[in-house]
Formats: sequence, structure tokens, C-alpha cells
Amino acid sequence: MSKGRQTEEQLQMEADLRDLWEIAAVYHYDGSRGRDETFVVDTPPPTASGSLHIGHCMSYTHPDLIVRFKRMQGLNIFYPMGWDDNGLPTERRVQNVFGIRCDPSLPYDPDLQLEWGRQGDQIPVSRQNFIEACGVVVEEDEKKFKELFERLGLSVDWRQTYATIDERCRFVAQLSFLRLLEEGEAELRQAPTMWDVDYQSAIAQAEIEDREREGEFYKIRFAVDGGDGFTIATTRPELLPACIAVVAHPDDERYKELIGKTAVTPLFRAPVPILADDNADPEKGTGILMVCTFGDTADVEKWREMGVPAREVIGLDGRIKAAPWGEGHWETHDAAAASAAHEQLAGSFVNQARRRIVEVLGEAGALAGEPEKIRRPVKFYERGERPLEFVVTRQWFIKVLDKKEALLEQGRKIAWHPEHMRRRYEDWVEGLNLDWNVSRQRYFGVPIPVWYEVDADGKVDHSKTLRPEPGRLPIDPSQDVPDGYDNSQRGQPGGFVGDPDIFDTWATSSLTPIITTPWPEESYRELYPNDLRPQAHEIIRTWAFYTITRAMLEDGSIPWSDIAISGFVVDPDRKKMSKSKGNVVIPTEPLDEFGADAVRYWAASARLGIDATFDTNVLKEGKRLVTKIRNASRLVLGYEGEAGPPTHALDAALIERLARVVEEATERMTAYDHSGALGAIETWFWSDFCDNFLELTKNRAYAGDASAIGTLRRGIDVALRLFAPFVPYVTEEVWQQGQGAPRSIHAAPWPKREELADGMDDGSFEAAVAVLTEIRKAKSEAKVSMRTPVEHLDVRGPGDRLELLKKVLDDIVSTGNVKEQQLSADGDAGLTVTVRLGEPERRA
RNA sequence: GGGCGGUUGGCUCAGCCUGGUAGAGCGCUUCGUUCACACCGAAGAGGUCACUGGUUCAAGUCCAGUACCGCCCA
Repeated sequence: MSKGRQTEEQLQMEADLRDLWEIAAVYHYDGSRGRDETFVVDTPPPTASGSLHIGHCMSYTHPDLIVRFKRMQGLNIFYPMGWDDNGLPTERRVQNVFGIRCDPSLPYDPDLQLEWGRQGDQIPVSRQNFIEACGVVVEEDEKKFKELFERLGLSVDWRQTYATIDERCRFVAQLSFLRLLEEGEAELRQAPTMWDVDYQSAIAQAEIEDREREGEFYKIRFAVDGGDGFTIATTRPELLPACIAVVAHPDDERYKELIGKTAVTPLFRAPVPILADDNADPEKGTGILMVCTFGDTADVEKWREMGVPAREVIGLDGRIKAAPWGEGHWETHDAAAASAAHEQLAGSFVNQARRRIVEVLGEAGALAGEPEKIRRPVKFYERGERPLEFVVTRQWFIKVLDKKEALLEQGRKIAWHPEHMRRRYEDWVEGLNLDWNVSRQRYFGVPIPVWYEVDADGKVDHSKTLRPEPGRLPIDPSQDVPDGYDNSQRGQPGGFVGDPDIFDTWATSSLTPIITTPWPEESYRELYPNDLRPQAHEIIRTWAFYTITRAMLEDGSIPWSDIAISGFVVDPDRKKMSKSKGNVVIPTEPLDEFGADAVRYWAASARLGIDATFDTNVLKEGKRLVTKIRNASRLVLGYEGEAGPPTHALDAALIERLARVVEEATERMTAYDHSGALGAIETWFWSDFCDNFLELTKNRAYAGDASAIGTLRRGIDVALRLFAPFVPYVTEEVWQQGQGAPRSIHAAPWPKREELADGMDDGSFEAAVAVLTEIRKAKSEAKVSMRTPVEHLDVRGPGDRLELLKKVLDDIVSTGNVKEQQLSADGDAGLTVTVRLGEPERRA
């Protein structure tokens, strides 16, 4: 039988078992049962347009282990699946696969043909066409994920699915937002916001990452009205025209007497105040620095404090904007010079402008010394390629900065697994410095459900929002019309305009705990708060944080009682897997090669929160376990005869040892320690049950001894149920052969200690194994077969241990092929076993 | 720069909470297949538990510090 063929049979077997589960409706949620007997999982909706990754196998298996355990404990399971399809990742993928881009100014083309894998320049299409294309891609991608999850054996109730762009999600996201708006927790602000110039969209704090970049510290001379000048250091000289102040630390002796005076910027001749600021670091650069609108968050803060108009120089496209020097707040001692200098920069991208202004400053003699090379962190959108800029735009914010303490308190009410992951959440909350910007200037997402009045002069009045009645949701303000208006008034004086933006994808996915419930119907309490949120640690600052925030804002609740955090999968060199490193494992490969149970075994071996190595040895181990379960079951189920209670000491001891494993496994599973539970079960099964008990009982079992047969069958029965959450396929396969009720092992009860109450461990099992080991050792050292007869077995030891041995001697004798034996009481030390071997038996 | 986690046989990991003679699987060595399984069984070799100091009769385990690795955040 070739290896490939074996796999094919295996795959067919897996498919057949899935059919069985489907027909038996094993994973269906029962809406008629109460909250207290229901276990609700807030399943992570995978980014549908993302690629399948071996990490999915691990992080999705982890909750399934718990779910299967809880189901067997008799709980009614609510285990939905969602797809996170809205948002930028899908837009990007659509641009790549169809070679199109969205141009909202174009009209809808109902006949547009999409071509998969089209190369060449991107074709501009209307917003509607673009969104439809997103829908096409998303459908394909979701299929791929569903297939993977089904093969993995996730016990999801597939009737409970959602997609973050679907009608229900749009409804929930919009209604929840309108409520926040009502309560004053969401507001529209014209404010400096982190902006990605390529994606042309605002970005939230959670989507920002720091990247180390080479830079230069330029030293620029400033003049002082009525005094000596000074030199500031900056990595962003192109922001000089946006300079609104200069700051130094109040204790810095070098600059103490400058505080309160007015500096004058070079080239632009703009008078700016010299201010004291505790945040100015005397060690950094020259210790005195310029405040620009806007270089960083410190600038934004200082600008707010000062309460002056911003000098905005960077446009939404990342180019330097023109400026009316000499007019309004563009104050200067020399408007002509300022304009001339500014003209050299206007229209250039930031990098070009930087090079240019350095030249000009040099020519003007305003540079002090050579620039100093430094490495410093630069803020990027996590998916972006150019540094973020602060630009003033109008955005919707959800207020979080005023709730840090309350959010920390919510975090403390949740049980984190592992515990130390709570710290990640707390650090993030404590480090918040921006409110949550939820609006994005993109296309494929949930529309922000408001309109604005247009005044008599045709100007949009953003202070006058028009909101839909909840009954109308979900709406698209670019298609739908506010109550009391008709579509002809769109954009007209006295009419209205729709908000053109969409929500950040997290604004929707932070609501997953209620999306799957009847919310806002009061009956949502049947499923809310949820019990378990499983997720990866990289999104604690986003998904976990935002979800906790929304739950608190909605009704002061915590969204779930427990959160289980899975680690990453790393390659054998302990490197994080990533496409760019070329070390990713496509999950279907191990599934094909080792089978779903083996992949689950590998996933289950990794503890929560720990980065797991992708190790084919562990997969092999899993496959071995599957085979072992199958073979041991075959032996036991093949014995003929009546089953009886464990009257034999060895049997009673095995039952008791199993009872202890049941207890330990239950405790560990309850504490979300699935790998510890698996380890305990596996050790008992392999070592106690297979290596020793199956061998010791062969003689009695073949002879039809009721105690042995009863114990063996119960051992298998309990072991199968203990293993079922981990290796659902092989356990079901064997369960089906064993005729058992219920129809599926996954609806069978999790083993309880009470069902093994007739066990009694008097130490006879241990004693039997100790002697058997000595016999095996003797044969192994003599390099003879295990069937070789033992001519004489002599055991010396304390009387009480010998009493134990007498009870199990029949099994030792038959297993060891012992011809003659003698037990002698001898002191109180351990057992001394002497083995005299006979001639190896010749094969016939 | 701050926080967190890790460092145990060649490899992957348990053990640490609740101190008391170092464990598993893989790999390696030797041996063993009529009667569940060679995707197996038996036996064996292999570790001063990163380092330094402390507490203790006793430290892989508790405490303090150091080094290195990784992650998260600035």
C-alpha cells in the first residue's frame, strides 16, 4: 500500500465523519436552553482576504478544544464563525487580482467585466463597481477558509455565520455608532490626525507602528528679536515654515534667559515665541527645538496648549502646500522673502522639500555645522510604505482618552489566559494618546450613517448632522436620503450631503460579541456577555481593546468572562513565519500529509500564549497516537466475552489510576491548560494502558475473564472520550465501530470520576509493572525475544508488597512466560528480582 | 528607553505556583516481529537545569542581579 493511497483513504474517512456530524447536527446550538447552561464563543472572524496560514490551524484549534470539552460536559454550545471582509486588505487584494482602482467620480458601469489576474495599469472604476468586485473576491476567499476550518474539524455551528460587511453587521455597527453619537461619546472633529498619504486615509493609533529609519539631525540658526540667536536641531527641516514656537527645558541654563523672548525663523522671517516646556530633553540635539504644525504628537499637544491657528504645510497628498505669507496667521517680518522661500518648496513631496530647504538654508548661511546621522523611530501605517503625517482633517472619533481608568478596571474583571497577557492590554490602555478615529476615507466598508445640512449658501454645515431613525438601518447616506428630504436636494443649498466615509473595520469587528445575538432586542442577554474570546496576542491592542471599549460604552459590561490568547507559529529557527522570509507553511500540506488529527495534536501540544515551533516531529507523534488509538481499540473490541466489574486487583487499580487521570484532565481543561490535559491523558493511555495493561491482561482477556474484559472496554471507552476533543476523527471512527450511544462521541458525556468509583489502587499495578520491567530487562540484556521463557523468577522483598504481587502474579507469569516462581519475604527494602532465563522457544 | 516572556540531554518541550535523589517524545545504540500495532515493543547511553550571589538542613523550583534570545510598546 503506497503512502499516497493511505492518505487518500484517510481523507475520505475524514470527509465521511464530517458528513456524520452534519447529519447528526452535533454542533447545533439549541436556542431553547438557558444562558446558564450555554457556552458562547466570540470566534475571531479571519481576514477573509488574508492567506491561509499554519497559524490559523493552531489558534483556531485552541478554542475548539475547549468547546468540545464544554459540549461533552453537557453545555449548549454557541460557536459561530464570522468573516472579516470589509476594509483595506480586501480593497488591496481586489486592486491586485482585477487590476482596478476605485474612482468615486466615475458613474456605475453595469457591464463591467472583471478579469482575474489581470496585469497592466489599473483601470479606474466607479465606487459601486469597486464594491461589487470586493464582494466577488470575498466570496472566493471565504470558501477557502471554510474548507480549511472544516477539515481541521472545528465544531462550529455553520448556521451561525456573519460577515463584517453584511446587512446585520452594517445594522449593528451603524446603530451602535448612532447611540454613541446620542450619548456624546462619538464626535466629529476637525483636528490633526495621523494620515497615510498613499492610502489617502486617516489611521488610528492602533494601526501605527514605529520603524527604525536613518535620518539626519540638521542644525538651524534662529535669530532672536533684540538678542543673540541660537541653534535648534531637527530631523524635519522642511517643516520650518510650519514653525509656531521654540521650546527649551525651563531648567536648561543655556536657554533660560531666552524664554519669553521672540525668535525669528530663518528664510521665512516668522516671529515665534520661545517657551519653556518640561518635555524638552536637554540631552537631545541642541536642547532647544522647534514646534511645528505638525511633526509629532508633542507638536500637536503644544499647539493645543498655545491655542493658536496651525500653519498647515503638508497636503493630503503628501506635498508641500502653498502659503499666503504675510496674511492672517502667516505672520512674517518679510513677506516677500518668506514667499520666495516657500515657493521653492511648494508642490514637492516631503523628501524633496527636505533636500531643497537644506540647500537653501545652506546658501543663506543658516545651517550650523554638518548634519549628524541618527537612527530614530518613524511612525508608519502598519500596512503603509511612507511615513505618516499629521494633517488636519474632519474625522469621527470615539472618546477613549477620558476612560483609561475605567478601561483598566474592565480588563481586571476578565480572566486572561495566560494571566500575563492582561499586562499587554494594560500597557496599551495606559499608553493611549489619541482618541479612536473610526472614520476612513475608503470605499469597502460600513458607511457612516449620517448626513449634514447644506446651508443656504451651498456650504456644508458639519455641525448639523441628520441621523436616520434606527428602523431604517442599515443605510448608505450616499444613496439614501434623510427624513424630510428628497434626492433632488442632495448637495443643493438648503439640502443635505451624505457623509462620504466608512468606518474603520475595527469599528465593526469590535461588536462581534453582539453581532451574533438578537441585540438590541432584550433577548440578546441569552448570549451576552459571551463566555470566551479566543484570539492571538498581536491584536490585543486592537480587537481585544476595542471590544472591551465598545462593551463598556454600550452598557458598562465586559464582553466576555474569559479571553484565551494563542501564540504565534515560528519556524524551526524560531523565526516568525512571514511571506517575505519564505518560511510559511501552507496549512493544507500538513493536513494532507499527517491528517487533521495530527495537526490538531500539534496545535494542542502548544500552550496558550506560547509561540509554537512548527515541528514535523510533533505531527508525526500525533499521527502515531492516532494509529495507536486505532490499534489498541481493535484489540480490545476484538475480545469476546461478558464484561464484568473489576474484581481482579490489577483491574481495580487500573480503573483508579484512570480516575485520577480523568480528574487531572478535567481540572486542566477547566483552567484552559489543554496541553497539560492532553499530556496526562496520553501518558496514561500509552504507558499504563497500552504498554503494560494490555500486555498483562492478554491471557485473561483471551480466556474471557469478565473483570479483564470489562476493564479493558471501559478503559477504551473513557480514553476515547478523553481524547475526543483533541483527535475528533479517530475517536469517532472507533466509537462508530463500538456501536455506542449516543450516535456521535462528540455528544457523549465527558468522563467523570464517579463512573470509575469501583476502582481501587492498592499498589498492585505498580508492583506488577516493576516485576515485569525486571523480566523485560533481563531478556533485553540477554538479547532474546520477549517470548523467551523465564525458567525461574525469584522475588524478595517486604511481606506487604509480596502480598500485592500475589494478587497479580497470574498476569505477570503469563505475560513474562514464567515457568517457575518464588516469592520470599526479605526485610523491608525494595523488591529484588532475579530472573533465570530458559532457552528461547524455537519457531515452528 | 520601558514592559512581558523565555534560557532544562543533539532537537522539540514538560517540571517551577505548593523546594526534598532531573522527565517525555524525536534522534542515537543494542535487541526483539505467528497470535492489536515495525506508523511497533524492550532495554540503554546522553543533562554541573544560561550565569552570579542570596534565603534554606536542602534550590531547576523561592529572592536579587547579570547575560543572551524573542515579543509588545515608545
